[in-house]
Amino acid sequence: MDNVFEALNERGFIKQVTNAEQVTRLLAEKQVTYYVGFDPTASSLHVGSLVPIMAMAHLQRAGHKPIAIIGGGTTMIGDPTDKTEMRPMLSKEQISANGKGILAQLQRYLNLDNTLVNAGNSQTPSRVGGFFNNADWLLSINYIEFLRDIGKHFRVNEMIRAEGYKQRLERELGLSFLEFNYQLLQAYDYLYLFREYGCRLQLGGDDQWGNILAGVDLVRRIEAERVHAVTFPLLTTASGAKMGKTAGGAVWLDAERTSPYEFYQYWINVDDRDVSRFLAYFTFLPIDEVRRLGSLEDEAIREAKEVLAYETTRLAHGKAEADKARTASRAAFGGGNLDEAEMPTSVIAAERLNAGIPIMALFHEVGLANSRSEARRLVQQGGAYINEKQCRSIDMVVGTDLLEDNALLLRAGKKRYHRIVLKEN
RNA sequence: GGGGGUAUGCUAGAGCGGUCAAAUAGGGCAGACUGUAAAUCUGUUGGCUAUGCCUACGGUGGUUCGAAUCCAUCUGCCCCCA
Repeated sequence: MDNVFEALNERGFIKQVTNAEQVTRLLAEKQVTYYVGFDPTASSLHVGSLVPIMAMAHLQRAGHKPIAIIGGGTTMIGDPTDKTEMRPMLSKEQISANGKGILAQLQRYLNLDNTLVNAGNSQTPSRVGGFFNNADWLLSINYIEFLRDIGKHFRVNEMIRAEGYKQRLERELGLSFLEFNYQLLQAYDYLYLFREYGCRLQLGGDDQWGNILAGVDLVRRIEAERVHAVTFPLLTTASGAKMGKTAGGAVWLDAERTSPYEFYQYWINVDDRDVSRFLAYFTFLPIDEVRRLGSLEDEAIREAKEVLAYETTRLAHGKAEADKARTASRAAFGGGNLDEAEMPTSVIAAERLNAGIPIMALFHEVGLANSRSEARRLVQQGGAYINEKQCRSIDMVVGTDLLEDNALLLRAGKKRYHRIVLKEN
């Protein structure tokens, strides 16, 4: 097997490791079962989850066996290290529905079976991974047993020294007992997966370091076995923003929430300074190619961005969609003809247009403005276009006289398009 | 259980009883400049049938000609004591 750990490190995936040498050796010697936890609060993952996903994919390609966990059980508690957002309580049904959506997305990157897989031994050659909801084993836990078997291995002194808890204790926020237990449950996950599936490596965001280590310790104490932890650097964009957020909210992997074209555009529009890092993280291009593209400067960097956008879109949505998105993007910004098929389109009844629609209403209706007032501002400030002609009059009424090929092309600002076609009846 | 504090727009955070749709910063949007980048500059940023009207400053009820601003009460959060 290749030296995956080295490869991951070279691509920037590694922030902390329990023991780099041992992990390198472990991954070189035999097939390793490893796991990553995902948050089941939404039915789709967003680009922020792409770091762990790509890391998992690299490992699987190198012959190792992934397990993805959704934290249906742990979500019911709420991770105190993520104190910015209150997590909503989700029903079991909701969580498993979300799990299905997440699984479908993971399967684009990983070979995962949704039933498990070679229970209990990592010796089998199968590389097919597993996908579980930790609620399956956490919900049935008996409190007294848990305290006695698991709880006794945790020293409160140590726990409150951990950064995540420490901050909460020092700040005014306080920490509920419920949250204080989060770490135990996550540690128990690791123990469970070690016992059942021989899992020996857990990966996660760097904010999870403490929680993952708790699991490593627990396995050592109870099973007297050495298992490992690897964390990824927390990704922010060069401008300091959280990865994957745009004006419209998160960039989702689900094509329903974020169209392949928007997805593609997200990557095209990344900050110059992020390009080479992102190529290493989010594509499978050989590292030499990543370096070559990353070294491009000024205008030439657009080539690198195009590769980044194309590759990421291809991974998330497939080649056909990526091709379409690239064509559409080139057309929209390269001066060529716009590809109508790629644009958000709505249908409008012919008689409505005959009667005339106020421009503000039109922009609002198709979603290029969130309200009529916003549409009004857009027009007043010169950001509204119909068929590439700027419209600055808020009194303008759009009628059939503006039709071109029986359609209207609306544009808001530089990048947002919407096409309207007429429906005769 | 006792005492104290706080609650404002997307976020942070000002706000004398009238001139408050609410300072300021960040964010967002639009324009200029560009490379579909960054930085910079400018405008804008509750809604609407729009020189006016409606809805908003945790909930409810008061005082007042008039309340985001005062009082009561409820709720949430925080701090101190137990």
